Amino acid sequence: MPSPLEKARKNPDSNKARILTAARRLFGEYGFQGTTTRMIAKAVGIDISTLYYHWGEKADLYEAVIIDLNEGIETQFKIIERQARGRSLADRLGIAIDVMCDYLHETPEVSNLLLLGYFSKSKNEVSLDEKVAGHIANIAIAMGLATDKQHVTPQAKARIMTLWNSVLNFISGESFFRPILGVDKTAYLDVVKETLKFLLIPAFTGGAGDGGSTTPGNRK
Amino acid sequence: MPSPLEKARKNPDSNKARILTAARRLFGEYGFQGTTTRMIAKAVGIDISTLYYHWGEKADLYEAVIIDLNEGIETQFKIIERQARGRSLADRLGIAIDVMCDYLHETPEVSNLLLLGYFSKSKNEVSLDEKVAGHIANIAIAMGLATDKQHVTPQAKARIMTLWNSVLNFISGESFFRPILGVDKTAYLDVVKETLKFLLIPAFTGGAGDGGSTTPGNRK
DNA sequence: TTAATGTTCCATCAAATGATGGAAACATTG
DNA sequence: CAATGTTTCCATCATTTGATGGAACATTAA
Repeated sequence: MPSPLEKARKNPDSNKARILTAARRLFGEYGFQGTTTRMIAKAVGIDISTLYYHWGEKADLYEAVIIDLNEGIETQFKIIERQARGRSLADRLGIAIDVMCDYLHETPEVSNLLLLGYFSKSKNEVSLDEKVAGHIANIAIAMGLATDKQHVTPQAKARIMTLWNSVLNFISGESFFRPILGVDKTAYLDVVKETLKFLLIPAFTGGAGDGGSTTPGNRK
Repeated sequence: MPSPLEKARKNPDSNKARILTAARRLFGEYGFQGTTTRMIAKAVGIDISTLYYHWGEKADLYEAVIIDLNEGIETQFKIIERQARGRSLADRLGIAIDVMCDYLHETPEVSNLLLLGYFSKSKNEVSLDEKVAGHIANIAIAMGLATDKQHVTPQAKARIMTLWNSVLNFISGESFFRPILGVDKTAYLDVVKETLKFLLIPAFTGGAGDGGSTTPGNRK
């Protein structure tokens, strides 16, 4: 039997699906507390009562958003794994950085929601922990830092976390960081990718890395 | 003439100062929207009206918290600058990581508040941007990546941001990340410091770094 | 003491917010 | 068409939340 989420995705024009999309964007922008059910209903153009009819209470809708979001991330990891297989460590890291940056840059609410989940202690009980732990372990294996998902050292996990969080930070905080960097919108993603590669690849590969010259981009 | 903030700090037992302290902790924990004035008043043990008498509206209190917090950070940067002067780049980075990790670990609400300021678009107008831009430039200079505060390249800024954000992430997300790493509370800070040094020092120094063996800590 | 000033709390308000019941509109099926 | 199930909206509730006025109390200066 299809879950309510799958049903909603099957028909993206249905009100139920449009509520989920709007909720995702607004929760990502203003957080759980900062988003009201009325804001979501207004964004969709429906009565607030319709929202409650479809998704029940606010926390349930939020949970649906988180689950939906995690499935999207897992899809990206599968892409990374497929593309990275058989390549050198430096290449694998580069691929991981490129794919994740591009994906998250297209769907910025994903980064926001993840970071809010990490740092803001809300009272609701949406399980994000196990999922993230799995993601971290997946990257560690894809990067060749571990072979068994059950036996990844804290050091390897922490290193992957740093990479993962850095991507989230830059994507999610673009409106905050980009003016500080003083680059335009198109150059930002390039600077971010270049920076991550410059910082992280030497450490993992033990060499001097590419010196940040692989993605010249269009900085001013 | 002393600012209201200075007055409050002079007498830490006054209700005005105790409100500021509680507000700092609660805003850091639940964010601006997630914290109610009643929560703060209850934490201090006073009537909500007393809070409004001292600090005016909620946004004003929040602003006072942010200003107070930024001054604390600036103090830490002065400490780093003093300790780092004349040392090698690897040493300077190590000192910066150690000092910031220790400071932020003692005052975790600082990291939370900064990150929430970066990522959550609230409607209030508390100026965090210029301050952060200044912090970034300060570290860049202290690390020898730039000599003039006005002329720091986007690349240098981005690299410092990655370091700065990584520290904030690990400190602020401890309750989330530590279970994933599977280390105890005392080992966590060591793993974090070690990871940051392992990842970042090789890139900046162009060498292989210390291999993560400077702070053995007490991992299990 | 008296007046002025500063501080605290009680009672209360208006608006916002999460949530629901019920009627109407719509669609589907026999 | 009639019956049935689904979806939508209007009206409304109870609570929470930011904020204020006024009385009481404390402190200080004249």
